[in-house]
Amino acid sequence: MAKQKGKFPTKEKIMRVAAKMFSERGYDKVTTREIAKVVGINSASIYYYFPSKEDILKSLYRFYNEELRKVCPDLNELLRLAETDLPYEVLMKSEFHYNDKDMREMLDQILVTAALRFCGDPESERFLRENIFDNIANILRPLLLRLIELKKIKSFDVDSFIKVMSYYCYSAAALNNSDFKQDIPEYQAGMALLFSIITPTDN
Amino acid sequence: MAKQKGKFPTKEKIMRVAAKMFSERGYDKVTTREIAKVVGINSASIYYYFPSKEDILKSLYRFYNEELRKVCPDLNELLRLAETDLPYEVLMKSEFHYNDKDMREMLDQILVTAALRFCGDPESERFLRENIFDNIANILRPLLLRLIELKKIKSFDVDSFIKVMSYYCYSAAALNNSDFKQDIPEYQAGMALLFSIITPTDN
DNA sequence: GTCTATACTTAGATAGAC
DNA sequence: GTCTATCTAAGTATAGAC
Repeated sequence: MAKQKGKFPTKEKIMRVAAKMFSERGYDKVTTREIAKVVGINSASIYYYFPSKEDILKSLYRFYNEELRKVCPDLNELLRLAETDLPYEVLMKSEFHYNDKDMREMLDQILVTAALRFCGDPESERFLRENIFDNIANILRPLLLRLIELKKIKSFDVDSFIKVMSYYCYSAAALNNSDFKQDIPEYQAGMALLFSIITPTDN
Repeated sequence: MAKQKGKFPTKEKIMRVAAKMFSERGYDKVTTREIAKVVGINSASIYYYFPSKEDILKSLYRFYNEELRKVCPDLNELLRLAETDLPYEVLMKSEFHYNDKDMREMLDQILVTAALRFCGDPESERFLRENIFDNIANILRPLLLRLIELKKIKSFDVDSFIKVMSYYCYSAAALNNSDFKQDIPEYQAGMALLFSIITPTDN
């Protein structure tokens, strides 16, 4: 606790700075020297906290997983609500909600980092699959199938829907720091269009 | 013409091998030495044909643009067809069609390469914007707006549709060589679902 | 816990012979 | 047009002082 400038202990500072820089320019193009410079320490000091650069990335992925678990909606609860509530209301509740804006920003950066890196890096590929593709499918798929079963919504190609939805979320993450940067209202409009595919039955 | 083994002159061989390797592992992770090895020449020989590694990539982008121009559908023709033909038939004709399978494969690889690289590389970003995002928007947007104007299809959020469609195409390219690899029927099912958002009017 | 100094490796690129 | 040999720069990582 001796020499901490700013809010965070050095290890956490390194992780925060790395997440930001990785998401902006990609893991490969960020050097350990640069991270150290922004943190305000010597580049060698990074290796006191992390055995390797790769390990900074892995730590970020672990951190993301731990935080995400805290805000993941409960599928069984959603399936219960499907019986009584309006379809759209249940679907709204199937999304992930973060309270802390600062935390959300960092988690988004980690997601972007993985999206920029997935090719050829099994670790990043696994991370992305678990945190975008599987997460969406594991919640949305049973929920939509149940809503169809209950005849609350009309039957449609659920698997293609999940795929298109996942790809949309993935792109939004991957393109977030590029020329194609989108603000949230535009993103929401695309989501709304996709959800308009789901049509309630008339009863 | 002296020492050519195989079908292609050395310069074209280099481009073909580079396109394949770049699309599989990303531009940065492929070395000029590896390209040379696969082509069957010494790594220094690459620099007889290209002033730099970066220039191989630029040449691939130029090549893609030239080839794409040849198969780009004519917007005015499509707008004329919109007056008389069924909406779906016109929309089907708005897609790009390649005859040569070999060529299509190479062009896809170039697109994937750009999708893997866009972050932080203005050249790749511009290429992607021109060849996925703008191409889709420039054809599909006026066509859809015209079909709505003609009351052949119901009005809907065309811009969000273009965005979701573009993102879907982009993801399909970017994820093509990963664990998320999809075969064409799955991709087409997603496209069909998206096009189902467009509903013809009843008259 | 942070520093200075430096080792090690990889990859893009060049010079010049053949 | 292709080769051998080599230069140079950059980036990860380590040793050891303070």
